[in-house]
Order: sequence, then C-alpha cells, then structure tokens
Amino acid sequence: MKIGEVAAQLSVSTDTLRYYEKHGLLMPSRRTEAGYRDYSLSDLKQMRFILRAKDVGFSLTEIKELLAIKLYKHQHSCHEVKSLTIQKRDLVAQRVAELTRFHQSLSVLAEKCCGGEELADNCSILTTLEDIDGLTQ
Amino acid sequence: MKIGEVAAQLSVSTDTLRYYEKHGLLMPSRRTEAGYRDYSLSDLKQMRFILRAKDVGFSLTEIKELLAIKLYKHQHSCHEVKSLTIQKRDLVAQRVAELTRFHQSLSVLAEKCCGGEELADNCSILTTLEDIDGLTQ
DNA sequence: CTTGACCTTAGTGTGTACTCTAAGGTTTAT
DNA sequence: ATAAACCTTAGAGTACACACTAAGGTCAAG
Ligand SMILES: [Zn+2]
Ligand SMILES: [Zn+2]
Ligand SMILES: [Zn+2]
Ligand SMILES: [Zn+2]
Repeated sequence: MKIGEVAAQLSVSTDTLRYYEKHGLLMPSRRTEAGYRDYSLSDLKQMRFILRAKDVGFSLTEIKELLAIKLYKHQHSCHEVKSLTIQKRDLVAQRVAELTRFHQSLSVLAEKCCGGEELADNCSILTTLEDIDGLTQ
Repeated sequence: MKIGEVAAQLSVSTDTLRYYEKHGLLMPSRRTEAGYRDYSLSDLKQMRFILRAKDVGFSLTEIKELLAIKLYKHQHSCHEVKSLTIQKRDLVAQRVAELTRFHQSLSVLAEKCCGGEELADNCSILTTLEDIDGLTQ
C-alpha cells in the first residue's frame, strides 16, 4: 500500500506517517522502484498498535520502547511491559491530581465573583489572586 | 530591590523574572544608573499575583489578560473576569476527563498482565494493544 | 500531452515556559 | 587591585507531536 492509502485508512496524515518513520516508529517494509513507500499488512498492524498505544496515553517515546520489546518479545519479560504501563498510569494519576486541584481552585474563584456587568474594581477573583491567603483557607 | 533579591524572596530564578519582563508580564518600575532592574513593592505584589494565578492553572498568556483587566479595572466588568475563569475551569475539566480515560485504560491493561519474569511472548498488554477491540469492551 | 493528484527530500514553524550560554559591565570585599 | 558575585543583552536550546513549505519527480485520466 502507498502512503496515501494507509493515511486514508487510518485517518492520519501522510506527514504523520513520514514523521513516525523519521523517528523510528514505523519503517515501511519496501520501497517501489520509484522510491515510494510500500506498506505491508504487517506495517499497517504496527501502525494500529501505535495509534492504540497513543489512545491510552503513551507518548511516542514510550511507544518506541514498547515496540522494541514487542519486536524481541523473547528477550523481554512481562515485568518490563507492566512496569512501563504502571509508571505511565501513576504519572497520569499525578497529572490528574494536579489538574483537579486547579479545577477546585478555579471553581472557588468563580463562585466568589458575581459575574455581572458591573465594573471589576472590586472583583473577588482579582482580589483573591492578590491576597496572600486567598485560596489556602 | 534588585532582581536577585526578588528572585530569592519569591523562589523563582532571575531568568524567570527577565522572561516575564520580556513577555510583558512584569516590568520593574525603575532602573538604577548602572542599568540594573529596580523592583518596587508594587512590582513584587504583581509578581505574587502572577505566581498565584499560575498556581491555580492559568497560563502566562491568560495571566497577561488578567493583568490587563486588573490594570484598568474600571474599564472591565466582573463578567469578563468570571468568563476567563470559567473557560479555564472547563478546559481543565476536559483535560481531566481525557487523562482519566487514559488512567482507566492503563489500569485495565496493567491488570491483564501477570508482571512476572517470564518472557513477554504472550504478554496481554502487548496483545491487547494489537487487537482491534481490546479496550473498547 | 498535459493536467492534477499523488509522491520524494530536507528543512522550518508552532506553542509553552522556561533554561542556558556567551561576552561583557558593575559592585563589594579583602 | 583584584577576585567573587552580581548585573546586562541577545540569542540558542529544550520537549512534544506534528504541520507546513519548497522544489522537484511520477503516474493515471482525458
Ligand atoms: Zn462582581
Ligand atoms: Zn468579579
Ligand atoms: Zn505475563
Ligand atoms: Zn504481560
């Protein structure tokens, strides 16, 4: 398959496919005489793996590690794979916690403000951000 | 106050202070004869505002908007300020939702894998990422 | 036979929030 | 007087995941 066909089938851009190739995530098996990329079914399968890994939150760097393990499965253990997964999950959990704190603070701020068309001279959001202990109480 | 003193007092780097100045967030009121930045108490107060706004999740661009409103409070309404806050809160909520889906998927993946020292030939994480409907069920 | 739709490479631009560097001037202490 | 510790500027580098561009080669349809 040519790059355009793969791109259409998987709903990605040809740029993305070339980008992944450049960064060692997906090398098409063959090239045509004219030098065109020629993707095999196995290449397509690998691209689906990559996209699914992205869907669960892995970065491209992490996916590259997963692919390296997948390629030589018999040289790696379940432990390694699970470690990567758990590490990622915990990192995601940390970020969720941080963003949840943001959300909480923003909610508190929003509730303090009347939101009316009056002038912002005494807006509680602005004064709270000015005050030292505005959000810690 | 000189830049180093401000930096020490607020636990930021002098680089950060110069960066904020360059990007229009905080201009020190004066310069000394030698060209050194000379921060006033009001400058310090503004820097605290910026840091507190960062703490609740506003980006520097958003903080710049807030500062512009704060500077001319009598030309802006509570509505504007509250809008910015609500928009940000909703955006954060979206991101939390996305990351929570990631977390859920990663947990499902992790639970499927034994995590032992055996070879990864049949690792459920890898096979699930390969399968089409692995995570949708 | 030419038009348009594809394909190639290599390189640059985007946004975020800094961080670091180079090359040099100033201040304070010994 | 000189060294240490500050300060200045402008500009480059970092991570992430592409998107876009230029300049050109290839191929199918009309
Ligand atoms: Zn109000
Ligand atoms: Zn208000
Ligand atoms: Zn196992
Ligand atoms: Zn496993």
